[in-house]
Amino acid sequence: MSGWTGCESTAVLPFRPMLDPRVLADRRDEIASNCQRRGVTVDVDAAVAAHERVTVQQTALNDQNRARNEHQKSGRKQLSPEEREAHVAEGRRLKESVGEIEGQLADAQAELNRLMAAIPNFAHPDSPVGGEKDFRVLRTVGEPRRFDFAPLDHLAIAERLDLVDFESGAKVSGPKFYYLKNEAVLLDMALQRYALDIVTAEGFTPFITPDLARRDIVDAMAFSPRDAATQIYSVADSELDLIGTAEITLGGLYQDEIVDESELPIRLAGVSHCYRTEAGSAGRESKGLYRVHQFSKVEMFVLTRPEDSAAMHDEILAIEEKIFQGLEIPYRVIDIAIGDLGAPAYRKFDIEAWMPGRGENGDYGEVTSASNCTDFQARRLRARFRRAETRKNELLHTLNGTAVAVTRTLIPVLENHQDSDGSIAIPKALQPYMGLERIGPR
RNA sequence: GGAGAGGUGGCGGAGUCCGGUUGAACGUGCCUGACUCGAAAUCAGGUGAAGGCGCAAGCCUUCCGUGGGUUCGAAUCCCACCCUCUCCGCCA
Repeated sequence: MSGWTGCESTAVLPFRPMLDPRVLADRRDEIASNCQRRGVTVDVDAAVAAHERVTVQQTALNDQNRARNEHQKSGRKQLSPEEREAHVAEGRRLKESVGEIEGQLADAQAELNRLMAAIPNFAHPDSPVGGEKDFRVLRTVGEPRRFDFAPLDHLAIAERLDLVDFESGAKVSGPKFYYLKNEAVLLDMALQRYALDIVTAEGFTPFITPDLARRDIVDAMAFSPRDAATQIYSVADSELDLIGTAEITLGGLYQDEIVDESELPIRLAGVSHCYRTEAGSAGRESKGLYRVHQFSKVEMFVLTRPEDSAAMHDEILAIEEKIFQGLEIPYRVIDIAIGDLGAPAYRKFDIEAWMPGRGENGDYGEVTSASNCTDFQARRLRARFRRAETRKNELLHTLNGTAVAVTRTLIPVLENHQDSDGSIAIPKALQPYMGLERIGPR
């Protein structure tokens, strides 16, 4: 069903760098050390050199075009046959010369494009240095519950209450697919409605977005590298990908748009299905609902002025915490280390919920993620705003955060609220959406 | 899926048959100034984006759905593609 669709055309790509090429030379050392700390190998000097070549060719092309325009203007008046002939010959010469420079410019741009595509965003100075295990715990909220019986993990709970069918998921669609059944269906929808009501109250405009998006939009959002380790399913014989998150389709809304400063910040909430190949994660927490190929999610996406994005990042995180507090689930907030940031993220905070069935004696597991991507995605999207004071257009900052990722959230809900008789107490905040106070026992 | 119409600046809308002083008439919206105690109305001027050079003022280039082609020169001619709208059919 997935598979590449032969889109590796060699035509000149749209020039959409992730960083402003004009800062390449100025911040050369900073970029190089940032790449190094992120564990990305990039030839910054080659990129600087390529940018210089682009500039030189661009200037040459401008000059040549001007000469050509002047020549054309002079050809508008009446000319004798001999004059006309000479004029046409000179025009031909100029035309050839322009074509030659255009070719060189295209080559230089392709080279610059190629080199810049590998350069990730800058990182926040406070982000911990290191990799996946080097996160910093910002705070821990709520006490993990002490059970007076042996708690089950969500797999056992789901089986006992007949809530999830993994075997049929594997039979019909493959490993890491699943069917939700019975009250799990209600729980899925209740979680979405619950999260949606909270974010709507916080000023987010709700959307149900397409689940597929054009490849160029997916690339602009830089959701994952488009290589062998891609997280993205592509639809054969089309230019479409299945989205990994509504962040992609919500961001795409603003491609090539210039919004008025007075409209900012723009808060969007997208409900969508999310599809992930989970390439390279075989055997990693592969049991149950933690890592699956498809799930439903309510995602927050915000566009701000550059000076407002840091505060907005905190705001998004606070909403995520509010959602988990309402679900009565203990959690901790972590500041992701630089080496574990995706290419577009400048800084990332995750909420890890307490999952009693995880590991030997329970453990925290990621349930949400909030990223400030600064102008990285906006530059590729060409998403800008007009600043009232200067009347100039500037790149927006984009942020995204999980309101609720259903399957990941189902785990702590089931595991934390189980009782000794095998039933599940529905958190008060969720009851109005469920129409139930309890699942089971049975 | 069949038939037709069309894609031009913030918006509306000329120009395309007969290629050249058209970055683009005209209207409208918006900004500035004049008038006014203010406002409206009226008058005058201004008002797109991207990129290059420059300390700056500024100068220059590119862009009329997208990509090619013809030509000394294309919004205007040719080819392909994309999208939108209307009608018919089909369908959750």
